[in-house]
Parts: sequence; structure tokens; C-alpha cells
Amino acid sequence: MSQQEVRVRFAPSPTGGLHIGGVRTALYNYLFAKKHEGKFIIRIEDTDQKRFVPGAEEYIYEALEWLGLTPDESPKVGGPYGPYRQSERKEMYRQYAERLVEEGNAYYAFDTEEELEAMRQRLIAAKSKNPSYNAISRMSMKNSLTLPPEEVKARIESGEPYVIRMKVPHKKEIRFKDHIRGWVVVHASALDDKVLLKSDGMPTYHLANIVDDHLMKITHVIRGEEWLPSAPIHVLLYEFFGWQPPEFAHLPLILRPDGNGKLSKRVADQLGFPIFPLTWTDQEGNVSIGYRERGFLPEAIINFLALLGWHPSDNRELFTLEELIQEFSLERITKSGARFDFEKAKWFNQQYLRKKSGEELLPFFFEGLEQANTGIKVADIDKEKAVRICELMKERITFPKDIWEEAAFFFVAPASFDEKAVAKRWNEQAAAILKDFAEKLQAAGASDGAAMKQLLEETATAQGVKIGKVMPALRLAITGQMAGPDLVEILDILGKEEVVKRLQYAIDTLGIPAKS
RNA sequence: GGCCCGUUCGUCUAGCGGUCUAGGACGCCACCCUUUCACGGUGGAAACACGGGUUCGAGUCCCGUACGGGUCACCA
Repeated sequence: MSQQEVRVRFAPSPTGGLHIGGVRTALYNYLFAKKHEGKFIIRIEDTDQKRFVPGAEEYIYEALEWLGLTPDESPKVGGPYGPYRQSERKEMYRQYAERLVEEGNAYYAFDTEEELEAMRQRLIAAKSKNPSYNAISRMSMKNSLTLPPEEVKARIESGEPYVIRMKVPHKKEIRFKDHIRGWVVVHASALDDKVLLKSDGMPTYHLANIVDDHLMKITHVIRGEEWLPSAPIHVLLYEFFGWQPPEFAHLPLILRPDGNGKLSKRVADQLGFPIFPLTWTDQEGNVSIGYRERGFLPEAIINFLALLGWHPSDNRELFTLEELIQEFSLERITKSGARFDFEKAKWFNQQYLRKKSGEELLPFFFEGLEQANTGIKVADIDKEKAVRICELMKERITFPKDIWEEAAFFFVAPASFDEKAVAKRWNEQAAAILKDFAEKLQAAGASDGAAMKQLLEETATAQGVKIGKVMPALRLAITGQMAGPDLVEILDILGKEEVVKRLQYAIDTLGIPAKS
């Protein structure tokens, strides 16, 4: 075997948002290409004009870019084997279909929809196990195999609509080796005479796919398992053309988390998680929130998807794209479908979130702030302080944009206090010490967090109380709640003035409970 | 229904005939750490669908059954 360059393609049809399963297919293609120092190609399969959706193609590029899956060749960046949009290659498909007719491997068919339906009914009535347009039934239909050559010619010349169908042999064993499933064998009798060229002159997927993969020198076809049943058709076409078929790898499906069946947009909506990488608005104006907008980091999505149906040779879980490229191989892809696990996706997000620096998190923090509509302006916030806060919060949240919500108390003094916590922590002793502490603190000079803690400790110790008894009460007074980051850090960031102010408010509001 | 593909903890999975009293991760539970909540640490419950073979020996190979999935368009 010659050392030919590995070339793989991701070939979506621009009919809407890019399904998460499609994203994984793109990822595996990308990883495989890069692993073998080959090319990752995007080809747009838009041969169905009825399903054209404006914006869908651009969406695909944006989504892949966000994830870091940069194509080497695509309709957008071009390449040596363009055009990469099938609608722009329309004219070239016909000659290949005609060639098949000339060589006796395809034929013209003039059957109307009604006639096709009638045939199907006839076969069903005759209890046919496989009611289809095939080696048997085609002989009783209107096509160039049954009609006299003059009539065929006349019909075509008169402009009568027709399709070109593939002439699948009756007896033949078709086999191919799939990288994931091993040898797959199908008998040609189970196949039907697929339409190759539609009456509108556009090729069907089957024809366009084979012609383009060949012309674009695709070496490996990595696609979803839903294509497995049509793979024999494709293998047969390669044989008809006398072309070397690419190698195949049919990926297991991504299944719904509950119940049975493959993951669909409907199910994802129902269960409350995104199905698209980026937010997508369909033509009716329905908005589907994307993973990005939901707060996911691209690294997390990549890592999560990579492990959904593939496993490294060791037990590592966290991989950068670069590490995935190093480690990836088709042989380690699982055979069976994988249930989608949104909880695990969130866990990955947390992992990557923690790896970010405070600065990197800043934009997310501000984004959360703006969305919260609090009236607090981003411009009014001390950046240095905000960075510290991001650093402090990142281990306690799942999504970067949650930082604001969790850290709001830094900017908005508590107006009320968690009742349960008050009952438990705000006792006579603690309140009295805090009152004392507030007064001393006000009188003291400049204090940082550590100094404030020390002062509190002294105050408490003077009354024979351990600091651990009053810290919770202090937290309550300062933040209004019992959950949050290190209290000394909070005191430090807030500063003396604010701490005193909040303490006074808490004491005024909660009072000093009577000794019980 | 025909054809094709699949089946290890709840979930993602490791396992490529003996090292499996089946390993890791998410989730769950307990404990520890701790001024709180998290994080982290330690530990725990939790799986080879079933039945036949092959073999000295089967989660691992073969067959069958059951169950699940995919696909059967002039859609991709």
C-alpha cells in the first residue's frame, strides 16, 4: 500500500442546527485526520433544495470554529478539490449517472408517484417480504429496461420527468470491512434500485456521496451508524465505477438518557438540556439554546463527546484537543450506542472551569452581571477585585456565568438573612461579640482580612469564646447566608468600611437575642 | 415485518482465554478536612442479559434465545 495522505470529510446537510451527534462525528473525523497528519474537510450536502435553510451553513462553520475543529478545506476556505458545496457540483453528477446507464449498471425510470405506490401495494398484497423497486419488480415498471429504446428516447426528448436508478444485481454478496464492526455482509437481493439522479437533475445522497468522496480523494468515511444500511449501496457503486472504495467506520449512535431510541432535539428539549452547540433559531422563530450560551466551555464539550463512545488506552479522563489527537484511534471506538449523560457533561465543564485563571473568567462574570439586570454597571466594578472574586468562586460553580449569582453579595449588601442560619448561629454570645468587634474595628486603623480576623479573635478570646463560635455568625452578618468562600478573603475584598457597615445593619436588624 | 448492528455497575466504560474475589469515571451514600458551602481525601453500595457449546479453563471464542437500536423516500 502506498502511503497516501489521510483525507476525511464531515458532510452535513444545512437543514438546521448542528445536532450534538453530528458534532461528535465531526470531532472523530477531525481527530482521525490530525492523528494521521491528514486533512479534515467540510463538504456541504445540499442536494435537497426543498430542505434548504438559510443560515444553517454559516452556523456549522461557527459551531466548529467555537469548538476548535478547524477544517483544512471547506466551501468557506476553499481547497484543491472544490467546489465543496454539492449544489455547485450539480452538473458533474449527471455524467456519472449517464455513464452507469451506458455501462448497464443503471437505467432511466419514468414511473409516477402513483405508479410507485401501486407497485408497493401490489407487492404487499402478494405478501412480499421486501416490497421494493428491485431486480424483480423493475421488469414490470416503466423504465428503459422494459420500454423500447425509441420510446425511452422519445420520452426523454419530450421533456418527461425521469430519474436514473441503479441496477442492483439480483444475486451478489456485498461485503466490506468496517473499522468498528468488522466484516459486514449483505446480499444484493436485500437492496433496492436506489434513485441516483432525481427528476430535478440533482443527485441523491448516494450518488453525490460516492462521486465526491472519490473525486476529493477521501480515504476514510467516518459517519454515524444510521448510514450502515446504505453502505452496501455505496460499495456497489464504487465497484460499478471501478473505483477504490474508502475505508469505513460507522460510529455508534448517541442515545437518549432515559428510555429507548436515539437522542433527538425533542427529547433534549423535554429533559432540559441543549442539543445544539450554539443557540439556533429556526424559521418559525423557535429558539434552541446552545451549549455555549448555556455556559459550557468548548474544551468541556470536546472532552465529554470524545469519551462518549471512545476510550483511551489508559484511565485518564481529562484531555485537551491536542492530547486527544495523540491518543485517538478508530479501534478504540465502542460498538454499542451511548446514552447521553448531561450530568457528566457538567462535571467536565467544572473541571475545565477550574483550570481557567481569574482573568480568563472575567468576561463570563461580567456577562452574568449584565444578564442579571441589577443596575450595577460593569464599568463601576474594580477589575482587580473582580479577578480575585472569579478566582475565589471558580471551584464552587459549574458554569462560568454563575459567578455573578454566587458572588453577588460582594456588591449587594444583604437586606435579609437566612432564617434557619439565624436561628442556629445568631445567639446572644456571638451577637454581643460581633457588636463589640464592630466598634473596635471602626476605631482601628486600616485593616486587611487577616487583621480583622485577628481582632475578632482577640475580642472573642477576651470573653472566653473560641473564634469558631463567632465566625459563622460573622459570615451570616456579612453575606446573609451560610454558603460561600473563605470568610477572611471576603473580609479582605469587602474592606473595613463595608464590613463595619454590614455588621451594624445586621445587629440593628437581628438585634441581640436574650440569653437563653 | 425484512435486512443490518449491538448487549459488563443507574450512566460512560476497561477487559482483546487463565493476572477478574471484574478496574476507572459520573451520579448516589458515609466519613474525614473545615468558621459555612463547595473543593479535596478516604471508604461504600452497584454490572459480565439468558441458554447451549468449544476449551484443562470463558466477561473474553462459536451458536441459539431474549431484549435494545438503526434502516427500509426522487431526505441526508
